[in-house]
Amino acid sequence: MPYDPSAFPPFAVTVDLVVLTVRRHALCALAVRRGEQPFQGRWALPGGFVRPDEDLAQAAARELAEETGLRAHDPAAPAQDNGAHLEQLATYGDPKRDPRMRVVSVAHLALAPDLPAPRAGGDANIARWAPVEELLQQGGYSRDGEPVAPLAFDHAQILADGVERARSKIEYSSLATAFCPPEFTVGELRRVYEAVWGVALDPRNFHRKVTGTPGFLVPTGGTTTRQGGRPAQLFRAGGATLLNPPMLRPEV
Amino acid sequence: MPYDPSAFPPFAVTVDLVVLTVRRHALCALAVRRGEQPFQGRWALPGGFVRPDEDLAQAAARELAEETGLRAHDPAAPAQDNGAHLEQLATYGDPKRDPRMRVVSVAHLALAPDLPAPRAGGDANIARWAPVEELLQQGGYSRDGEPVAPLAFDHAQILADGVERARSKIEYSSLATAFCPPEFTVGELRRVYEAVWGVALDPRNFHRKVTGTPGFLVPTGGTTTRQGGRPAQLFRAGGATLLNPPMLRPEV
DNA sequence: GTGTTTATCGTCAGGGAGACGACTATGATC
DNA sequence: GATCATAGTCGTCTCCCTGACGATAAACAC
Repeated sequence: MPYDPSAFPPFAVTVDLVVLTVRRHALCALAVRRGEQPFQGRWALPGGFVRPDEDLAQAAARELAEETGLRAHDPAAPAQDNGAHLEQLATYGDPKRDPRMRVVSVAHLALAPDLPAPRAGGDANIARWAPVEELLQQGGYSRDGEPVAPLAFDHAQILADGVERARSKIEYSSLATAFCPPEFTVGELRRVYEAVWGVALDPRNFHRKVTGTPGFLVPTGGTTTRQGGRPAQLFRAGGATLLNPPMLRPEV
Repeated sequence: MPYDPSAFPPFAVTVDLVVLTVRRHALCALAVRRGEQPFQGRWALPGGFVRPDEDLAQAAARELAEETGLRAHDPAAPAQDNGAHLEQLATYGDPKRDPRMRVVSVAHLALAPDLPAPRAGGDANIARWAPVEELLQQGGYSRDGEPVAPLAFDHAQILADGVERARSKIEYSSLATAFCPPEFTVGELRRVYEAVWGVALDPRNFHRKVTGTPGFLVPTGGTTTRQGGRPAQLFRAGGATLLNPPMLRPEV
């Protein structure tokens, strides 16, 4: 084996972010327009190099803050502090994924409540929320009739993996509350599930399930009519993070 | 922000392997003894540097072959080809996780049927299968009464994450069959679940569940008495990879 | 007031899981 | 060879959860 294990090839290590939110009943992801080669002018996921003294989670939290202003939710902190949920997704290291050099990207998944338009911060000049459906369709046309170019690098794969992670994880965890503001109604939570899964759920059975699961929802006492109709109770996310038995995703 | 994004700090990138198997009713992991500093003489997970022209999955498969002789199971190939299941687990990049230099390790999880004693190949002079329970206890004593040193680097964390992944994944997938030989009985599969979860399962309910799930098990027509008792039907793993509804892990 | 929208409570039938009884087919032991 | 221990396999019963869906409640728009 003519390989010297004492030497090691240098890699660049980056973090890329799949930042998901629910806007107008659609699952949306944060996309930035690339200002330089390669893939100049194409949409990409936000991300950047990991700094020499930084942990991977720190780098991801820093990028998230630069792009959205969101603080990352500390996994050690028990209660919702209005920060976004942030977790490692997967790592992508195909030797040809970046034509310039050997880059290994540690993708992270962030879930955030509906936010105002993203602020243009850091190196990214243009950023926007785009429906994932639109970002993932290859070479089609968007709802506005504009031609859609696929995402830069292997970001379509990363985004697809992130969406799949979110879709499966809200089944058996209380993670869907990360898409909601600190106080929310059962109906708002249901619309999150419907947007993420792309299905319609029965409001009565959903209500029974989430209110009947101990520790999932905590009533705050308040009510709201911001969705119209009869006033709905407001809840906060409870301490339970695992849903057992899970919420069942309807077939097909 | 006094940081130049056009420069990038070089990292070493490695793959580490959590190779799990079931031996004598216990969940075991492959451990190698370190021959050099740091952590000389301590047990560690097998692993090594990613080569310049290698994908991460390729590097993991190469390391797995070097340590165990196992071919990795190609995720694209439909049928069991007696290769081990191999999947990416998570990436660990704390700046201080290796005292020598900045190393980012992409951990992979491999599941293998019970194998003969590991062959000493590649750089690792000594390798062994050790019960994960023993590898994970901090500074205690093994069943033989010998003092146990914790695993090198952050490998205890990686191993714990890999075990947790395996424990949760056999709930909703047919992955437990990766611990079995190509043909196996329902009882052998049940003992896999019992070893991985560390619980006792009702043989009758387990039999009903796995034989009643379409596509999970395919009878081969043969029988065996290698476990003693009444001859048992032999099965191969069916095409179904997702178990719906999942196998329920008993509480506590 | 009437209609519309959303929230919430109830009812009912069907399926799956846990608990466990019963029977079967081997090898081991006396 | 009779008996026993061991494993495998089939059934039954009850409970709980789910999906389907009726009914009522409380707001707003006209």
